[in-house]
Order: sequence, then C-alpha cells, then structure tokens
Amino acid sequence: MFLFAAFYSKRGNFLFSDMKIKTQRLNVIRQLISDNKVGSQEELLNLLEQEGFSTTQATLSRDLKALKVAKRPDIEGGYAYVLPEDNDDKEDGDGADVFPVSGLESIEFSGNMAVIKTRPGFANSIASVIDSHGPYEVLGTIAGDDTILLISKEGVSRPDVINALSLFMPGLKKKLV
Amino acid sequence: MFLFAAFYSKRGNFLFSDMKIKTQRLNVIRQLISDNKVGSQEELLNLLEQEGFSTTQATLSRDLKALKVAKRPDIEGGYAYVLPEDNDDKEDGDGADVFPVSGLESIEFSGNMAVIKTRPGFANSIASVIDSHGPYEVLGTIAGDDTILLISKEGVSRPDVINALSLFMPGLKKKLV
DNA sequence: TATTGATTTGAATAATTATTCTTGAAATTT
DNA sequence: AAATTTCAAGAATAATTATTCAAATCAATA
Repeated sequence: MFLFAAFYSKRGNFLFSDMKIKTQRLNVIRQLISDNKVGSQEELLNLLEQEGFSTTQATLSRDLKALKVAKRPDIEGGYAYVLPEDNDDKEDGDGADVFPVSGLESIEFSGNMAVIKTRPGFANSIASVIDSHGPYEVLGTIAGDDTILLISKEGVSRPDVINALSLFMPGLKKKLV
Repeated sequence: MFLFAAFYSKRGNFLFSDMKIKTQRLNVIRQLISDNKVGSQEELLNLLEQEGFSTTQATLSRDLKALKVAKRPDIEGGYAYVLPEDNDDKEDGDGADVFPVSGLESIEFSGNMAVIKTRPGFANSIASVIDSHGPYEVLGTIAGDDTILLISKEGVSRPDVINALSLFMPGLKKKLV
C-alpha cells in the first residue's frame, strides 16, 4: 500500500485531481490549435480523443473561453480557432518587437509565485501586458518599478506558467533563473 | 427626367448599386465593432439599425466572414468581435511598430489601382503585410523592389481602400499624394 | 467521519451563427 | 430589347456553440 495513492476517475483517466487533468487538457488544446487548423469544437473533440482525452463539447466550449481562444474566418474559406497570441501574424520579415522584451531581466519562482525582475521603469508596462493577456494560469500581478510579483493559480505548475507567458513573451525561457 | 437616375431598392434604401451599399455597411460594421463592445450578431444588428442600415443576421454572418472579424472571449466574461488588426491590444505604452511603416514613401491612385512607393527593398514585406491582412477592398498586389501595384475591388472607392489599409498601416493617410 | 462548500463536468437545452435555397436587381451579352 | 450571368440578400434551416442544471468529486472543517 502506498502513501500517495493515485485515482482513476469514472472516465478512466489517471489523475491526482480534477485540476491537474484540466490543466493538462488545456495545454493539449493549445498545442492542437496552434499545430493544426481546427475549425469546430467537434473537430477539436476528435483530436483530443486521439491524445487520450475524453470529454464533451460543453467542456470544450468552457475551455476555449478560459483560454481566450478566438474563432476567426480563415483565409481558405472556413473558420479556425486562434490562440490569443497568434492573432497577429508573426514574423513578416520586418516585424519589430510588440512586446517590450528588452526590459525583461529575469524570472524566478518561489512557491506559487514568481518574481520577475525588469529594467527600471519597465515593470508596469510588462505587467500590464501580462494582465491584458490574462492567461488562465495567472491569478494576478503586482508591479513596482523594476519588479513584478506574479501569483499563479493553485494547481498550476511552473512549466505551465512559463509556457503560458512564453506565448506572448518571446525569450522568456532564456531569462529563467 | 435625369440622365443619371437614382434607385430605391425594395427595402427602401437609396443606392446606385448593391455593391455600394454593401461596402458602406461593411465600413460601418468595422466602426461599430471597434468603437463598441459587440457580443453577438443580434447586438450588431441593432446598432446597424440605429445607423440606418436594415439587414438580417444572415447577412451579418456573411459580412463578418468577409471582414475576417473574429469572435473571442472577453476579459469581462462575455464575448466580443474583434477586427483582424485589433487582435493584439493596442498601445501598451511601449508598443513598437509591428508594421514597417518606415519603409513607406507614398501612395497614389489611378483608376481602380494604387501605386505604392517604398524605400528600396521594402516593397515585398509591405505587400505581404497587406496580403496577410487580406482586406475585403483589395483584389491583390504585385510587388517589385520599391513599388507595389495594388488592385482594388470593383465598386470600392478610394477612401474605402485608404480606410481599409489604414487599419493596419498607421500613418498611411499622410503619404497620400 | 459526517457536513459543507467549491469545482469540474456531462446531458440537455438554449442561444447563436453559418449555410442553403431562392428571389430579385443590376450588368453583360446576344 | 430579350436573354443570360452575376451578385446581394432574406427566410428558413442546419450547424455550431454557450449555458443551465444536476451529479460527482475533492477539500476543508466541525
């Protein structure tokens, strides 16, 4: 008998908590959407099945809302879901930084928090970028002059936070302490 | 009896052609969406009524598709339509140019075409920006090294083209010859 | 251990949006 | 001037998506 027991849900998925499986699913959804052209929730449902996730359209609707995924007309006639970061087509060759990456110094975790150091005066603008994207994994931020305190949602791992932020903060991973 | 007759449609709208009224409506839709927070097509329908446009949900669905308007979850729980350019939240204070505006020299019309002059080597990147946004009013572009030829859709006026391009080409109006 | 509260989720349903089918008006051709 | 083609758009409907409601699970507390 183990001290740390694992559970199976009624749907047969391995889980330590509902929270955990939900976060996993959200991450997979993000990947699926950015890799494939997904035109409907039913389509996404099938892709998720192939990844071993069994769920329903209702849940997907909620997930997509949580991830702030937009549905937009595709150039090729149909529709496609897009992640909040993908909205502006990246790298047109000349594309300057939309994000003030230059101001970013470091990011380091402690517990369910991260401390982000910036160049003096940059904390607010960077924090407001984070806030405006409102990633699911982030509970909130407080910015001083050169430091941001970021509180992550319970049950969310550090890689989850890093991945979520990286979507709109290019080069973030290089700043990890 | 006049040589140039004006017509009224069965719906009582003044028009010289269906094309004309459609283009007008598309422009108004763009404005309404960027000014107000519009959460559904029915809502948009009402706003359009107030602007003097009488139409149906079916037409709006088609219009929004033509304009490549996306529907995305709003920060405040609901949903909101967003123009293809608005996708990234504007002016966070530090916002650098996403668009290579610096390369733009001039734009001048002739017939249903416009000739856009750029700094040497910029034509392609600028044209690809235009193409990637795929505005309704633009039929297509051809880029050389420092010149772009833009063909506008029939029935579309010059201001229509300018307005459409201005949405993602800041400062364009100043370059008008 | 019961109880309470908070969360996630599925099923059913409501609401919304896309499309089909058709009509009518304008442009084009014969 | 007919005849033909093209395009816009409404009505109806199909398809899709959001939400309501109930059930189940986990966490926290008495």
